[in-house]
Amino acid sequence: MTKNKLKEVAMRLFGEKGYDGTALSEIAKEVGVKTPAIYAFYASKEDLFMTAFREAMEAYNAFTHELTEEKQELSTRESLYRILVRQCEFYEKSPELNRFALRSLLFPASFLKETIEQAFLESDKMLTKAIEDRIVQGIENGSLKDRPVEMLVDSFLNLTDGLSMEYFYYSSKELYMRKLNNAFEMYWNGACSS
Amino acid sequence: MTKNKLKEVAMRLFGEKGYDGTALSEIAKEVGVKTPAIYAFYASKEDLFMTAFREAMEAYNAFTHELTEEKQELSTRESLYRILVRQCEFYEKSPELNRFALRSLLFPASFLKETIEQAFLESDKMLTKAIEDRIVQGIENGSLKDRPVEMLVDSFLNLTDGLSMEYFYYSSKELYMRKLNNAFEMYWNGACSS
Amino acid sequence: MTKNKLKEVAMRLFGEKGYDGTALSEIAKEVGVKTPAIYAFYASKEDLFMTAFREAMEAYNAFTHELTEEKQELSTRESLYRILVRQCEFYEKSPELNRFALRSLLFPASFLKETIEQAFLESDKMLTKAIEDRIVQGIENGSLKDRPVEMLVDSFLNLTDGLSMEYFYYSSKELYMRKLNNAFEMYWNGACSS
Amino acid sequence: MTKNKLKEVAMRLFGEKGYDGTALSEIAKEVGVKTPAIYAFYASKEDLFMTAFREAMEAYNAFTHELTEEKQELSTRESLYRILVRQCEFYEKSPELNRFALRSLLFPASFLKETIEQAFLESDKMLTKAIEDRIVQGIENGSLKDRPVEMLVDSFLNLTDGLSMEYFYYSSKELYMRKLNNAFEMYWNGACSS
DNA sequence: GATGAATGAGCGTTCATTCAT
DNA sequence: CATGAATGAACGCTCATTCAT
Repeated sequence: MTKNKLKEVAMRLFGEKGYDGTALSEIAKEVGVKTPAIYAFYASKEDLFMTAFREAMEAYNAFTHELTEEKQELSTRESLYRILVRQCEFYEKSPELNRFALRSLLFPASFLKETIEQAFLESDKMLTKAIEDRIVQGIENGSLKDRPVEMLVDSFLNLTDGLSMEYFYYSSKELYMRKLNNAFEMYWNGACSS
Repeated sequence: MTKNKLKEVAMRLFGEKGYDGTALSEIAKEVGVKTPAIYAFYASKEDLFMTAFREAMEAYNAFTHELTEEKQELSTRESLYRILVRQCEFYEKSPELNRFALRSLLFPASFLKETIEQAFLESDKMLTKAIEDRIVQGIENGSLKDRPVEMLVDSFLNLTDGLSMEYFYYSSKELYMRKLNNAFEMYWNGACSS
Repeated sequence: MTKNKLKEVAMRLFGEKGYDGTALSEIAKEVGVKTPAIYAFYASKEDLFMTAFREAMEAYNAFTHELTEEKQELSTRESLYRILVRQCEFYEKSPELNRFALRSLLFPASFLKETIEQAFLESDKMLTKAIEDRIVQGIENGSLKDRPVEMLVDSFLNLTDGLSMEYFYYSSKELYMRKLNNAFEMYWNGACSS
Repeated sequence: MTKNKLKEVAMRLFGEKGYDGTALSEIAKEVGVKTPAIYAFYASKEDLFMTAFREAMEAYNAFTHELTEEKQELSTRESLYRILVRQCEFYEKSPELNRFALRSLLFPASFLKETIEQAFLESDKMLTKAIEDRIVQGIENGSLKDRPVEMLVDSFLNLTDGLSMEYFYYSSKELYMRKLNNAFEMYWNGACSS
């Protein structure tokens, strides 16, 4: 289905080269149609972009939602570690989507600037909640030292932020995993020791 | 001096709207000259961009260099904390430069893609070195627990990476400082406890 | 019947916005079909236009023909006045058709330029004939002063031309009727006095 | 000067083929430049059109103004007749301008529809005034029969309206002049006889 | 009959760049 | 140094038209 292919190619190219750096003609060419064919499915370049953006947000929210819903049969440590791993898996499963989302978050196209914050807010909240839950539980069952939850959450979020940058910065998976493990190890040390 | 103003405005606009999203005419207009005047100083748009980029790299390197050279009269904890604070100060002193650098690093313009890694390498190395020095010293004088240096360094770098993203993501300085302090506190806990 | 609705909407839109200013998609949308459906009935945009044009000409000719055929039981004055009134009625009954016709006459679409004169010729002749008949009769029965017929006809035609412009220029019917009456009164004065 | 040539060619082509029927590329080609050169002088197609329109209005107003100012040394009859002749001269001197103006008046481009009435209002008023003056004077000095001024003015305006249509409809000057003379003769008959 | 998909041609517009002044 | 004029290339978009279904 052309419409879908267009959206996917668009997401990849917009993620790689930005909104202004991507010509509709490129998108069309990769899909194997001529440029005006795009207008049979999308009202404008902006519409195509926004459709891709909405999908990316939905995918991201769905992923975060899954994270929240996951059965908590694991130990606190494993449960937190699992968040990082799942995030990494998510990046690997659809790196284009994530590159597109990260770009939209940090350097939104001009027409997106006003909507962007709200768009990411929901995901942000859900992720924060998921982490908080695990941490509160960890404190309760004694696997984490009793510290202000905010501190534990903030620094874990910082962990994920740093990793998301590094994922796109470092091309080697090996290196990335080393960073992930090292960073988590340190976090865990700080979190459970006195 | 027109030449300088051009470079500065270019850096800001390239940082805000990207290479493709910034027209030479905008840059010229902000400086108060007509577009062709740019060509009296720069051979092309790419040249203007690269000049700005080189300056950003130099400034960043200089900053990192300063960090390395700083007299180590402080305790290890204060010394590491100071890195974060200095980084934050640097962001605040020239946010445009940093936005421009971050954008160039994560989403380089097409013609930069091949040079980009090398460009950031030096700074990266220097920063790593600066951190490493402090950490090794910290281990030696017993203020840090004896752990693989790589782990301590990786996770500290992850700290700075996360913070740099958050600086541009969160607009409130207060919130940012809370995140910084919380994240550092946790890091330090993990680093010096057993 | 779709075919007919298409022609009617086309006539209105071509009259309002001209040939180039009217997209087939607009016509289709107003009729409630998709653009390609037009091609089931008309070979091309030009064909649709020409069909509408032919109909307009036929309607105009029919109207003029009726005028000619009208039983001459009225006085000369009433008979001439009646022409103006009938014309006005015709405008009111199908203003779209008349707007379309006037536009085609004064500013024909490029492909019509060569046919246009001939198309209006017949109507012109018939109208001239109708007027002439009444005037000749008026002279014969003494209700009009004996003057060159050409002069009486030319100036009456000028009357109708001026009124047709004014009908589309002035939006108020009241104002238009005042102009009509005043202009006719003066004409009649000139025509029957010495 | 390119800017001026552009405006003149634009006025002619817009008058001949309408706003939508005229491509900027045609205008540019006739002037001997490439299309984008237009944008060095005019902000958009609409701007070019409006500039031409404003000039046409000014020329028309100037012409009407001259008419008003003309010394009234002539007899009433000659004075009124002169208006028609001057109008004809004006058409002949710049037929493109007049065709453009007439088209704009009767079939304004969509973006002009709201401004158009006001734009022609001033000229309209001035012309009406010029005619009124002559007619009032004619009544006062007895060369015109004492009749409602409105009637005399309305019907004279109808005369000019009809003639302006006929000027563009009939291509032959001879025919046009015959119509003009005949129509005026009748008008005058009606105006001065009882 | 009618539609969805697709296209070729063309349009208005922007932009980096050149060049004479 | 700086500008006005101009251009080639490209872009987003519209539209009449075709064709398989």
